Amino acid sequence: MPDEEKKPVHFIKSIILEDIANNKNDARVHTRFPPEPNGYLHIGHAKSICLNFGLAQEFNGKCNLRFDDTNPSKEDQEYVDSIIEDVKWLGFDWEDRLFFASDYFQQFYEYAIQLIKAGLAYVDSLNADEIRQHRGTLTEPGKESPYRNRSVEENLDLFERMKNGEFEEGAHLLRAKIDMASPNINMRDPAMYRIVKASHHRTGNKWCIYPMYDFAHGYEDSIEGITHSICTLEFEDHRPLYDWFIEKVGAYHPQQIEFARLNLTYTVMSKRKLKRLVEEKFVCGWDDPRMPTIAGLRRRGYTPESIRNFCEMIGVGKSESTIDIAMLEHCLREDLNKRALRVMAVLRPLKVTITNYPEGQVEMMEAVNNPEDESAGTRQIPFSRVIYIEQDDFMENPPKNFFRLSPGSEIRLKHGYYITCTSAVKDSDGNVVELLCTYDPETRGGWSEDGRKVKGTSHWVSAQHAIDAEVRLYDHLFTTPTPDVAPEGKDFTALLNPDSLEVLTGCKVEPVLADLPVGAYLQFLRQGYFTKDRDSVAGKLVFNRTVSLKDTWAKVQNKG
RNA sequence: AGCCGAGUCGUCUAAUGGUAGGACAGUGGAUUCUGGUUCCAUACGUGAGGGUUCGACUCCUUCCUCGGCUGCCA
Repeated sequence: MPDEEKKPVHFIKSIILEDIANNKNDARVHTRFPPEPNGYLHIGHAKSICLNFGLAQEFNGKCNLRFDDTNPSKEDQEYVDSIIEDVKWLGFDWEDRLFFASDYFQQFYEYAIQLIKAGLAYVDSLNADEIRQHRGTLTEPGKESPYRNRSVEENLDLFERMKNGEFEEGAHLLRAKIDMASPNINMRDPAMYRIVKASHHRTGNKWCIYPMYDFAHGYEDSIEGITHSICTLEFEDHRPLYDWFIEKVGAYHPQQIEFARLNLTYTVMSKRKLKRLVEEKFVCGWDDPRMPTIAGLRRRGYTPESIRNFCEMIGVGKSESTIDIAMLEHCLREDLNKRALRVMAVLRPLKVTITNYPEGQVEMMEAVNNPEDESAGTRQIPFSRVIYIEQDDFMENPPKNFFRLSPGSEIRLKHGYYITCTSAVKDSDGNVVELLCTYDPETRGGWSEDGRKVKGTSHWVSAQHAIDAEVRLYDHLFTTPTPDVAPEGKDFTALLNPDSLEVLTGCKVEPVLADLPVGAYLQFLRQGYFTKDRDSVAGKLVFNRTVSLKDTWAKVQNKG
């Protein structure tokens, strides 16, 4: 495919290319996406998903979906279900390779026995506090546990009894016997198994001991025949351990490769923080359209293609970076521009009466569904004597570069007629509540034979045909591009944008919107991309603003 | 402080000893029945010093800055 050639060669791809050239692993490429089911997936995970599944696709390999479910106290089936839905929605397929680390618990147990027998693991009976004190610090070596040299027999016996549930949580711990003086703290006799008496979402109460990430993860990869185990930078310090556990049991050895996780401006990406936003009701749930979760982006109206393109565009590297969210929004608009149905919706209605238009007359006007896609066809829109236009589209005393309606000026109603404002009707407070206009019958369809130019074009909705709707305008969740750096003594929630959601009611939309499905990709002409929210009911439609259109007029005004 | 890692336009990312390029954001303009799209133009960068070389983003060296690591989380 010529498309393929344009894809950038990042450092992970170079490694794979070289491995293939050397016929390493028989030139196989097998990756995996290994989420822990303890939260919803976010756009950062999307980067990893696109990387892992994308690499497999590109090199004719495979990619597994594997749940790293080694900690029953934090994990839940709800998360498993949401993760499966999200990866699928993003457009990736793991075929029959849906795996769970918990399926390998027996194998892990046997590896642990093997390490004990080889004198490479021991049961420690220090408590958590004592272990911390023995660990040393970043600059000082640790001290060996007094239990470090228990006999193999004693270790075997104790470990067996740990497994059988004879001890309370925290009473004992199986540790690897490596080096308490290692400059890499991860190598100072790391924990392999801890006692946890919680019910696991898949294995129930079968196990009382659960393996730690460092001990289990390499084996998970090894068992599945993974060739390239791709993870984020913070595991770099753990790679010696990853290698150690695999080598000491003589198992097949995948290669761990670390890359920089995604950070985005104006949002947070840590699961812990996202969870807090949900649990403390700063947002309406994991799929709140302001959340950077896949579920939130989906509900917001993002397309999977736009997210995939974004992940391709940002590249893969090893340096910590924060991507401007404008780049994500660019990918979004680029995709939506090609596919969104153009419709007219008046968010802040201003009544317009066309005084010379016959009372009671209704004309059907033809509207293009998508100027970027001829195959999208056209539809009919009702036009009548009383319509609504946007309040912003009228100014009584306009500045010189205002192209829209003002007393005496003429504009085009998109797909309608040219109209000229003759007067503005005001209420007792002086607010403009209605416009009186005349139309030119010779401009039907929004075009004049005489070549006369009008600068402005407004969208509109026929008053008697309009449907009421609620429109939710979303903005960045945080007021600062870097909400991860909270001001002194303050929590990141202090940085939340109080205007991240503005709810507009009494909006007037085209009749066609009643029949469209939830999730439809729309452009409200001249305003932005929107999608129908699942909160819509027959009498009240609800739309989410996915992203606004670029607005050079707003820019001009702001410079004002 | 110890270990590991990373420093290229405002933000991402290419160039691996031979013209520092692309994207987003910015600016100016053209086109347009969306102040959208599209098109054209334009400004902006190799953390610092020293060394090797005809030639250094690239190699060597000293320094500086930033990030990660002291869970029985992943």
